[in-house]
Parts: sequence; structure tokens; C-alpha cells
Amino acid sequence: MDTPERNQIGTPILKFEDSPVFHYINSLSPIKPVKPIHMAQTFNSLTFATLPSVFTSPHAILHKECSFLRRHHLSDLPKPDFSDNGNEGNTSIGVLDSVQLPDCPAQQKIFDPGSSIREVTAPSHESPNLAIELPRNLKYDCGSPDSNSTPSHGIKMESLPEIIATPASLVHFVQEVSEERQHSFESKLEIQGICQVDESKDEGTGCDWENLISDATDLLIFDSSINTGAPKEPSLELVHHETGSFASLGSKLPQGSTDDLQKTQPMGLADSCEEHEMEDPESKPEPVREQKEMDKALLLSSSSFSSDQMNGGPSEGMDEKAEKIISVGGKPDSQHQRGMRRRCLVFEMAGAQKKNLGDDSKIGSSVSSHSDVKVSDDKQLVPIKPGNSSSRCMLPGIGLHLNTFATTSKDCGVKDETLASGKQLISMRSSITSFHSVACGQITLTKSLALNSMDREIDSVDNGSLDMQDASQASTFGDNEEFNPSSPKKKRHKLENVGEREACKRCNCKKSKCLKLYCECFAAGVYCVEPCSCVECFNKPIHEDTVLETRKQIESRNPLAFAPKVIRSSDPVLEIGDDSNKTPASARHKRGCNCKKSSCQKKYCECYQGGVGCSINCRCEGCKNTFGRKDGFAPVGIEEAEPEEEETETCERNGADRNVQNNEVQKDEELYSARVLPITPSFQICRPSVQLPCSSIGKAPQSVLAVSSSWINSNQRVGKSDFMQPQSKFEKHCETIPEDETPEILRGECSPVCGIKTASPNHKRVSPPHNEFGMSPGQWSGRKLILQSVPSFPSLTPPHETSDFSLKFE
DNA sequence: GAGTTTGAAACT
DNA sequence: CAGTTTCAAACTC
Repeated sequence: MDTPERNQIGTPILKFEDSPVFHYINSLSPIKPVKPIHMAQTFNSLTFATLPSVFTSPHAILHKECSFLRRHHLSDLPKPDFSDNGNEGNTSIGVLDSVQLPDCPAQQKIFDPGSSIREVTAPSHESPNLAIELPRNLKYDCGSPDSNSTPSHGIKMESLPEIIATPASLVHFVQEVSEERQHSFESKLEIQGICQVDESKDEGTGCDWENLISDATDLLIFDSSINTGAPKEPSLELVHHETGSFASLGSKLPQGSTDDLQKTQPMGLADSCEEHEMEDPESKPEPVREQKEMDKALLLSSSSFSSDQMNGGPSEGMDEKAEKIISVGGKPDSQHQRGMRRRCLVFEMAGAQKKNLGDDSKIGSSVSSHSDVKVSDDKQLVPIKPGNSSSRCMLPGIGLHLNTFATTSKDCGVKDETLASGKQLISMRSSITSFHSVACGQITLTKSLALNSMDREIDSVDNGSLDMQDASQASTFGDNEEFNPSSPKKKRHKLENVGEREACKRCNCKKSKCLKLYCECFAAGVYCVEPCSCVECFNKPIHEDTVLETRKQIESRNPLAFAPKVIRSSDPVLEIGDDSNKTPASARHKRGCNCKKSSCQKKYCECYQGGVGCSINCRCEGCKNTFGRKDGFAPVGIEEAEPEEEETETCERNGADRNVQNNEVQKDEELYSARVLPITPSFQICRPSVQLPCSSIGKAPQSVLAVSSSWINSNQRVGKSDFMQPQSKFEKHCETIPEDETPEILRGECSPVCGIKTASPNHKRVSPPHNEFGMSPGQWSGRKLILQSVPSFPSLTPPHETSDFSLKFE
């Protein structure tokens, strides 16, 4: 009865598996499908008791991947026997095996049948509910050792004889089909069988295997679910579990266990590590896969195995549940490792996969070491990126606002001399993301949507790039996650060193109460956060009113006070934009610096700090800004400047890149100046607006999303919006230049910025349009809305009117 | 970690 | 608008 069903299910599953596998391969990591499967399996192992596995099994099977199924089957084969209806399970298994074996490569085939069978059988054994719960537990618990242990027991009791029988069959199949693996696998099976035969405990071990496997699968599933691309982890998990079981079993048969481990690991590895492998198994000749898997498995197994043994799972659990539990318990490590691997995977994903094999071993070791801490995080880590991480990470560290934004980029640029446009872009992206998060986190409300969208975009874009930042952020977060501020300075230094300084903006204000532009946080439009070591800080949500008022005052004096100091035209981050073409350096400090002693070669110089070259607006003396001297700029118009000599110097330092960029930038700036200038004001305003979301000042908080997007777009589009500064000088251009140009950019979205030229009040203060509203509105027409909505600066207030603004924008 | 330097921000 | 003071970051030791 059951068997036919199971068989059917199993076969279909297998078929499905293939298709799913392809899907996975094509689209994502195969792991996902596996997870469900694991669930089912876990159910099986765990749930022995309750319900017919059938229900669960199908689902699980469907979800599961071929690889998993296969493996599971192999390892699990006994389970079916154990399972309530050993008959069914066995029969189905036998059928499946027989059938599959021919089809699939020896090992794979073997595994496949087993897996499919297990899936089917397992469910039958256990109640779906239990199974579900168990899996959950496992997932959450990282393998819920407990659950595993119990189920295994139940299974053991029931299936002893059957299990034994099945193993033998399996062994036969394996032998026939696969060679080494088969042997190893067989050895395992045999071992299990022996153990079972010898003692009920042995059975338990066999069950343990299954359980372990199931657990592993579960783990794998989790991993997969968690990390689409974390195939490695699963493998690790499997390895661990198996290792654990092996350890118990393995004391006797280390090699066999190792082989098994390798086998099993390979599965996980193949699955997790590389989709290719996943596919490969089927397409590829088994040996190839096996070798790869083996290699990986070996690496992993070595690390994991040792760890597992260390755990003592093996030592204790030779036979019993305890072993199982231990092995399961060992999972944590495995999980940790998983997490590590996941991380590695992730990173690798982003960075390079090639390391996988070689690194895996390393990773495994390293992971194991780190695992403790990270384990819990692992799961989180993966999910975190999308959700939590962003929020958490972003929040703490990044205190990026618009200003920050600029600064961040600056920082990056500055620190990263090597920064190519690419990095900057990345950095920018990161900064942006961080910004969002920051805004949300620090400020109060963030618009998840905006953030999410941003994050998504970033994520999508970043994979690779993010690594840098993410890693940095992650590290910072790690530090900051809990916001252990420790010494802000130190953190800063660290961050700075990393180039992440931006990530965390902290202030150390003692007298300004963080209500003046002296305060970086306040200037950035962000509330001070724990990391800040400020004294008598009023820049907190609690004092929102005060903050808003103060801002208003400051804005009244200088509408652009909260605008980003540095505006970069080319932000890949925004990418929306377009002008990325333009030299990355297109950015400029809105006001310009006034350096006299630092030669614009130190962070005292805001331009340098921002990683941008000095511009016409700068009144610096002896400018040697490596990012670009104001001289360079001069061409357009007036230059303050001094013809400078030193361009060569710049070249020396950074190398041609910067120089070129700078030069280009300057040129671009000149070209754009007209365009940008008009725009810039709007941008600045817009940026603030972006921050505003958080701000709650009386003015309408703009819809962050709308604003942000628009803002971003504007920036990107404008690209060089940066230059608010140029205004003063550029104003001339603007005047001369037909507004049309600006409109192009602006027109894209915002209409006419041209007006901006208006008034560049003071060179010093770029406050171009002092009246943000008065002037800007017209100029920024496109963005006027924003301006309106965004008073001048990032208000901490949540966006209420955003809708209106958005509409306006549109 | 303390002290100095620097330049922006704020004030007159 | 210019000059001065205040402030906090950046930097040095």
C-alpha cells in the first residue's frame, strides 16, 4: 500500500528533483529546494512516531534537491526500513534504488534513491506535524540535537531489523553502482547495520545516521533557505552530522566514515558550493563530481570532523541517542562552521567562488574557530543582509546622512587612494545604503520601503562591492551591532582605516550639545547614537523639537547648511543616474575649503576629506589637494586661483588615475558646472530632504522614498550636481550658458534648475540659494517640490507629506 | 590618552 | 564683510 505510493512519490520526486535542480541551478542555489526536503527528512528521523510520512515526504521530496535526495537515500535507506512501514519504505527504496541506480551515476543514483525513499518513508514514519516542528527546531536550533535524538530513538526501536536489511540492499546497490563511495558508503551502511544488529543502540546509530542525515539535510535546508548561495554550509552540516555519526560509528570505521562523510559532504558541498556541481552530478560523470566533492568534503570534513570529534559527539555517542544528540549537538559547531562557510560562501559568492575548495578547508578551520560567535549569526547573517542586517548594521554604523553620504564617499576616496571609480561607486552605494539605514535607525523612522528598495538595489548591485563595505560594515556592526561604542575615536580610526569611517558617524561634542554644525551627527541630519561620546547631547529623538528648531535656525541662516558638503555627480551607487560616465571625481565640495596650513592634504580640509578636489569655490592657500587642485578648476572661470604648479604632485601621489579623474572632473565640472550648478542646489536640498524623512520638523517630511529616489535620480542624472559650489563662479557660466543645458539634466526629471545660478551668495558659503525656497523653488522647480517639502534639511520628522511631494515630482 | 593643530562654524 | 572666538575633528606625541 504505502510502498506504491511512496514509490510513486519517490519517483516523481526524483523527476521533480531533476527539474527543480535545474531550476535551482539556473536561478539560485539548489539548497532551497533541499530545505523543504530536509524538513521532511527531519520529520522522518525526528518524528518517527506520529504520522504517516507520506504527506510530509512529498513536500519534502519535491523541495529537496536531487543531490540531497540521493544522499539521503543512501544514508537514509535504513530509515525507510525503520520507518513505520519499513515495508513501504524498503520496497519503495528498493525499487527506487534499483530503478535509479541505472539512471544515475552510481553514487548519485544511490543517493538519489535513498534520499527519495527517505523522504517518502520518513514522512510516513513520522507525523507531518512533528516533522514540521522538528525541522523548525532543527533549523532554529541548528540542528536541534534533541529532537533528532529522540526521533532517532523511536526510529531505532522500530526499524532495527528493517534497517539492517535495507543497508545491505543499499550496500549491494552501492557496490554495484558506485565504487569507492559505495564502499565507503557501504561501510557506513554496514557499520550502521552492524551496529544495529549488534545492538538496538546500533540501530539507534543507524537511525542516527538517518537522523544525522536528516538533520544535515535540515541544516542544509536551513542554509539553503537562509542563504541562497550557501551551498557550502549544507555540505558542512552534512559533514558534521555525518561526522558526528561517523564519529560514533566511525570510531570503528574511520575511513569508511570519512568516505561517507566525504560522500555526504560532497553532496552538501556540491549542492551548496556550486550549482555547477549540483548540475554536474547529474550531467557530469560521477567520478568527477565525486572527486570535487571529495576534495571539498575532505577539506570540510577534516575541519568539521575534527570539530565534531572534539565535541565528543563521537566519543560519547558511539551508539546511542546520546551520540546522536551529541552529533547533533555537534551540529552547533557545524552550524557555526556553516555560518562561517556561509559567510565565506557569501563572500565568495560576491567575490570569488574559486576559493571554495581550497578555502573551504581553511574556512572550515577558521570558521570552526569563529563559528562559536558567528553560529547564531550565521543564520541571521544571511537573512540579515536583506532585513535585519541592513537595519542593524546600517543603523549603528552608518550614520550617514546626506552629508555623511558625501563624506563617506569622501572618506573612501581619501583613504582609498587606489580607489578607482568603481570602489568609490561601491562605497557610495554602501554609503547610501548605510545612509538609509542610518536615517532609519538613528533618526527614528525609516522608511522600510525606501531602505528596502535601496538595500535591494544595493544588494543587487553590490554583491561584489558590498563585500568590502559589508564586510567592513559587518565588522563595524559586529562591533557596533550592539553599539558598543567604546571609544568613538578608536572606532573612527578603525573605520577610517578601513575607509568606513563613514559607516559610523560619531561625534564627540562637549559644548555644542550636538546642536550645531560642529557636531557631525547634527550636521549630517542624524541623531546621535550610542557610539557618540557627546556630552549633554540634545541631538536625540527625545529632543526632537529642539533639534528641529535649531535646524530651522541654522537653515534660516544657511539653507544649505545641512546639505551634503560634497556632492558627487557620479555615483554609481545611484546608478540610476547616468552620468556615471563622467569622471568619478566630478564631485566637489559645495562650499570649498579655506585651508591655509594643511595644503588641502589633510583631513582638515573638507575637500580632501571628502575625497574631492578643490574647486573654484575654495579659498585655500597652497592647495595641494591630491584629488584635484582648485587650479584645475579654474579654467571655467575665475579662478581664485592661483595657477598652480602642483598638479604634477597630485599625479605623483595618486597616480594618474586621480589626476586624470581630477582633470577630467575639472573639465567635466566646467562643462557641467553650468548644468550642475543649477541643479546642485536642488540636489542639496533634495538630499537633505532625504534625510528629512527622519526629521520631523514642521515641514513636511518628504516621502523619503519619493524624495530619496528623486533625489538620487537627480544626483545621478545630474551627476555632477555636486557642484553647488561652482555656482559662484559657475554662475557666470550659468548665466552665459543657456539654461537649456541644465534643463537637460534637470528636465529629465526636474525641470529647470537653471535659475540656480541665481545667486550664489557667497563663494564662501555656497549657500547658493539662500532662499532655498525662494530661490530654489524656481530653480529647482523639478525638485522644488522637494525643497518645499524638505525644508532645508533633513528633518528628522517622518515623512508625512511625502505623497504630496511625490506627486509634485511626478 | 593627552595635547596640539587645524579649519569650520559661530559670533561680534 | 571682516575679524574674532568657539568648537570639534584631525593629528601628533
